Amino acid sequence: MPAEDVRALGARAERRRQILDAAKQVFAEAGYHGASIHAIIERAAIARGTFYLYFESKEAVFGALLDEAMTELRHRIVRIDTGPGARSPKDQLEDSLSGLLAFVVADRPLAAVLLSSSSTPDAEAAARLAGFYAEVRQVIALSLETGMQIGLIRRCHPERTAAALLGLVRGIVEHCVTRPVDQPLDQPIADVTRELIDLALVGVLAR
Amino acid sequence: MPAEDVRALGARAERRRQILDAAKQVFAEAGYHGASIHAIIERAAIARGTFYLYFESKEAVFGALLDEAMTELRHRIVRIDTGPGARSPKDQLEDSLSGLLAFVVADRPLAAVLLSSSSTPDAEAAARLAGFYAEVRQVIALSLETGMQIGLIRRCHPERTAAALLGLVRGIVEHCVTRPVDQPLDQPIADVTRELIDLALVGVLAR
Amino acid sequence: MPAEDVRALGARAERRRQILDAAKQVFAEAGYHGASIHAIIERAAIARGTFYLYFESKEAVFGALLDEAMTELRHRIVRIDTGPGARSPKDQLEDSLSGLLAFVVADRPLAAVLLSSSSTPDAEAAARLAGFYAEVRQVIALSLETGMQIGLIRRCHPERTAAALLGLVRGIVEHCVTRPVDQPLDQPIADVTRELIDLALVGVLAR
Amino acid sequence: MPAEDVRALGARAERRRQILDAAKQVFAEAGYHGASIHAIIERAAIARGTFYLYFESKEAVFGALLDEAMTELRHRIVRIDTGPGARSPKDQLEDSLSGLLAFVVADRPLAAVLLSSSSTPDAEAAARLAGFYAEVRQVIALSLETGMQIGLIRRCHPERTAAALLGLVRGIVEHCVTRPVDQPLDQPIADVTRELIDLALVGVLAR
DNA sequence: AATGAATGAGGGTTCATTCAT
DNA sequence: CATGAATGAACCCTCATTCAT
Repeated sequence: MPAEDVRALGARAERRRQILDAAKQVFAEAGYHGASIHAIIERAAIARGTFYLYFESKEAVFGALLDEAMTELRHRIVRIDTGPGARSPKDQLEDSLSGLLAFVVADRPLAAVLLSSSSTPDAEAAARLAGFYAEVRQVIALSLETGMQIGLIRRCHPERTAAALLGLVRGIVEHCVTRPVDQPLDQPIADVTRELIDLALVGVLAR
Repeated sequence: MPAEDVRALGARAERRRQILDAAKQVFAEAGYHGASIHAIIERAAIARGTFYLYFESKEAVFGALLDEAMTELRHRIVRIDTGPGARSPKDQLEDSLSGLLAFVVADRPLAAVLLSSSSTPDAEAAARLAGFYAEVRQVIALSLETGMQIGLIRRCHPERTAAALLGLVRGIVEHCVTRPVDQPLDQPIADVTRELIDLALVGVLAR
Repeated sequence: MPAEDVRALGARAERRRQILDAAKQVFAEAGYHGASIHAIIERAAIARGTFYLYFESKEAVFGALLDEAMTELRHRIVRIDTGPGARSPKDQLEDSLSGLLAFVVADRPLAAVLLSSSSTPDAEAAARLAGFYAEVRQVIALSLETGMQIGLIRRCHPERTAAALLGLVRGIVEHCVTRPVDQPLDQPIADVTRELIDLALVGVLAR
Repeated sequence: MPAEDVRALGARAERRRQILDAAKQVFAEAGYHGASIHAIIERAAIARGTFYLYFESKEAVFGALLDEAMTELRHRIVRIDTGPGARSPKDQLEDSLSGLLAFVVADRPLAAVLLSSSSTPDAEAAARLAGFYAEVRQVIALSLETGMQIGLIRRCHPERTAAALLGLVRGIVEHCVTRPVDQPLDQPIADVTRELIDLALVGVLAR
């Protein structure tokens, strides 16, 4: 009875989702340590035991949340195509980054979790998040090196510059996300992205 | 007996220092939640009760640490003098930022504490740190606006750009600070600063 | 439809058996408290709810297991026939005990469960096991009294001696049962029985 | 100030004693698994945290209890001196065993804990108790071998016989200890010991 | 001022049992 | 009958804080 299986699987997946969503909100509000299982199950409106039917531990939910987010983000990080006939690198970058920002900013709790990097949750989760950011920095650094080779990018310390650019993006995300709920972004995310890219590319100096 | 008072006060201040230093290290190593009073008093080589003679609570030490750091940082944030006869804004910025970076990077524990922003410690401390960063952003935003008025800075959303630039600096600091102890920075902090400023000012594009 | 009833009953009894066997192994391996319903249903390859269709509770299975074992043991405890023309009491004892030991030692899980007496499972089961041992002691004590009356047995405190003799048997059983699986008994159980009886009857002194 | 140290040590030791005593009673009544920290601290009339100031874990108290008992018991297990001019082995054995029995029987909770052997508490504690009994069996087995060599003891399987004799003693202890509180032993422990030894030495047969 | 033993609320986790399907 | 997801009481343990000395 495949129908039944599908339904059963669906039910399980649904519950899992429900818990993940509750956990994401709680982690976003209280941080990893501040988040209590009590708060999570309360928000998910389930019993204590039910939680452990779906996740091995508090750390496990956090990890699952991270994995999910990281998978989504990875899909949205597209390497720039510098081959002949490709669109301008800037345009490509703009598209890629725009989608990424839109995704992150649209999910405030997720953004909060992702920005909580240095909060040092229990070892493994921290390592996972750190690893993700290292990966991102790597991609950026590589792109910078490529850009330098083809004369597109100024000479710079690729890793340090990557760290700086990542920080820059995080700064923007934080700015977009940490504003009162009633005061939405005054500009479409595409504009924010364009500005962000301009800033990164040409700096703040006039002309 | 003023002499005695002074001595007593001195002794008291010394003890306080001793605890603050121990706490800074522990917070840096373990994060706010991971830091235990036990670890702090052990490193400070004092008794449990003594701790509470000098600080009301764990949150209070964290707050004190933050205040101290923020005071130091405020002193090093100098508004750019755009008056006639002043040195070039870039040079001024470079000096100011260079000192600031040197100060932060030299005190890893302090940097770790400052970067732990979103780790959401107990409400009040988080708010204080957030407030500090808001203040810094404010300074940057104001500078940007001034720069825009005098045509030095391109047109941009001042607050958002300030957020981005602050993130950029944090990214650099994080990069400088989170490297293995045995692998020191490969360049003097002044060079790092220059690069950082170049990046912020003229972006990554060649030419 | 009696046929159906019988079949149903048979099926039910079979399921019950299946659960009992699984439970016996788990109790033997992990002790009463260490045994989890999860382990039992896993070994029995049934669903959680099914377990409770056959047994009221964890304690109930344990009780059933005990009852079963005790019934078996009772059948093998034969009162010595001291009537005229009966075989020698020693020979009778040897036969009876030999069968009993063989039965217990052959079923390690059962032995483990029986020896777990003082593990104090939930009140009632403990009481039941204690009751069984009391019953056995009673039989032994009675035999001793009879033996004393007919001059076969030395004067002694019958109950205490019975307790001692029971302990002796348990010591042997434990010894036979708690050896590595790969190292089987080096002697047939009949020999062990004979030695045990010799020991009980004539003690350890030479001659 | 040694006096202070001594006093402090004394206070600490006293508390430890208090907890150990409470734990012993609880373990005796409820078994290892049935014993809850709650029950222990309730009986000791201390707070939860205090318990963990003196013992690392539930298993640790159990271990301490066992170690204490085993140390006491080891002191009372005296190897028989078979040298020339020594008292009769039987008399020596009687003295040794008498002291041992008196000690164990006088401390019912302790006896209960010691007899809970097979209750399989968490691995390590179980192993420790098992190890102790193995040690005792070893001593008995060795004595038997010695006795066999000097012709005092009948030919027998030393280890199995040791297991049987240990069981015998445990049977007696259990009998002495598991009687209603209001019905004390009807005979002095010395008499019980003598009978036990007689039984072990010459068996139950008349003559 | 300094101590450190004592406290107990609160944390994460387990597991025997129930019940809607 | 059979299922297994859901339950929640109970467990062991930690740690910020207090207070008698």
